Amino acid sequence: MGVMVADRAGKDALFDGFAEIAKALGNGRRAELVDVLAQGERHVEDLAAEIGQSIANTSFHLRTLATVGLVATRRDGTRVYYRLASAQVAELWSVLREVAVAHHASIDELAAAYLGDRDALELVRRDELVRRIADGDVIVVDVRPHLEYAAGHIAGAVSIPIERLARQVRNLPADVDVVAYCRGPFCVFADDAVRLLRKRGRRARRLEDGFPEWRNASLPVQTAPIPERTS
Amino acid sequence: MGVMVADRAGKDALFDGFAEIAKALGNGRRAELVDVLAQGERHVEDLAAEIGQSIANTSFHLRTLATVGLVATRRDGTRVYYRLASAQVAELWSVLREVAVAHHASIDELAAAYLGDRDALELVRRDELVRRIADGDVIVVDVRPHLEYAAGHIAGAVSIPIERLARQVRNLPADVDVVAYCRGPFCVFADDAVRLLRKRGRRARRLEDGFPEWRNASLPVQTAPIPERTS
DNA sequence: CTCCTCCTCAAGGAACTACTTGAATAGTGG
DNA sequence: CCACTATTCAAGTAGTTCCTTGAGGAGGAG
Repeated sequence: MGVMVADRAGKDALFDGFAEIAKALGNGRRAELVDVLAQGERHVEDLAAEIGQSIANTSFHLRTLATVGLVATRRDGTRVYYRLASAQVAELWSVLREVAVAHHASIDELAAAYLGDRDALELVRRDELVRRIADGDVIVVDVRPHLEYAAGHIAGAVSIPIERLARQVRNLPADVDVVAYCRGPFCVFADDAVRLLRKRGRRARRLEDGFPEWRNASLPVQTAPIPERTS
Repeated sequence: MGVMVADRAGKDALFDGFAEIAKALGNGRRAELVDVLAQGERHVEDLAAEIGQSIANTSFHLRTLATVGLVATRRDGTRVYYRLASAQVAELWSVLREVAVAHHASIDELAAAYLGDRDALELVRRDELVRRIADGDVIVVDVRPHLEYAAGHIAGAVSIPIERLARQVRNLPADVDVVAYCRGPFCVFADDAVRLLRKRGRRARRLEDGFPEWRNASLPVQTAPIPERTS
């Protein structure tokens, strides 16, 4: 110890350790897994379907994430449920995406190709939505799969999974603004919802990001399941 | 567009794009480069020496970082200077380290092996240091290489690069607390400084992290070079 | 212009990564 | 205890990454 020649091997090993975390996120399929897990815990089979990979491969990717501590597991009966190790991991994922949007030239094109033209979708910022919920002049619709809604959602939101939205539009009051949200800024569900609602003549916009960002900002959430609006 | 089957290829491509950013940080040498560049811009030869790699290899790693937009360049005469693309990148690096510390089991050992026993080093938190600087009852010492100090430092800090500290201890007033800082929470300079100062009977502690975190927290910095304390 | 310095690019080999298929394991429910 | 289900492990292959060496630019000084 003390003031001496730099300990190259030790420094390299430490930074290799940091790099392992980045490497774990350095695969598109694992990134998708983290994105889904930010909504709440899921079992392997379910996750495999979500990312469109084989179960064995998905299990392998989950192990990679678990080895560096980004995810944790819990067994329930025959199933193994994976979850993010902490909200900090969701925060890391969020910052990573922001940097990608700000600096990585090709993200714009890729996002445009996947999400379609977003110019018409007018984003609602979190603070604006907080205010409008307080004023009570807006309906907040969670268009994620119902299980994700049940695991946690924006306080006061109703659950209408995107695939049921077309059938349930008529149950929404016609003269109130609708704000749709889903998993995050790069999730298509809310985009699709806004387009559909507008086609039906409703005033609809989407939240700028999704539930994980809302929760990480310490804004009010509900975790007790609320009965889904049925027709 | 609209409510239809998920566009798997498009989604995969987008998330591969995000993963590229992580992949760029997913190498220990590139992580070291980002850590150094968070202090300010540097030219290639200098960076190669800093990370202990060949110039060609360093140039290659820098190109990798530049391709995904994490770093930017500027030419001055025959030299090419690299810098982080923005403060957001330093923020990403910082969050990544925090997650590593919180969740990656082996970081503790690696950090202990590299940094030595830190228990005795009593950390000073940023907010405490802000208060004590305002009270004027502390000397803040920047122990990084002088060029990094010149590129930006905590407002009011004096520059005593670690390799000169032993010779300059006598010039520090004896009855005032000293707080040392350097590049970040995993930089050895400040640790070494505190150990040295204590051996000489001074009251010394280290700042919890380093200059990049101070600047990113929007705390007061100086960028105009201040004459170095000489003996 | 010519030389020099600093940096980047290209080729090549060792080591690693991603995904597939098929076998093994752990825990449950009867 | 047996059969079953969900998950993990193992082996194999195609593709990628890291680092080295040496050649090829770009810009400035003389």
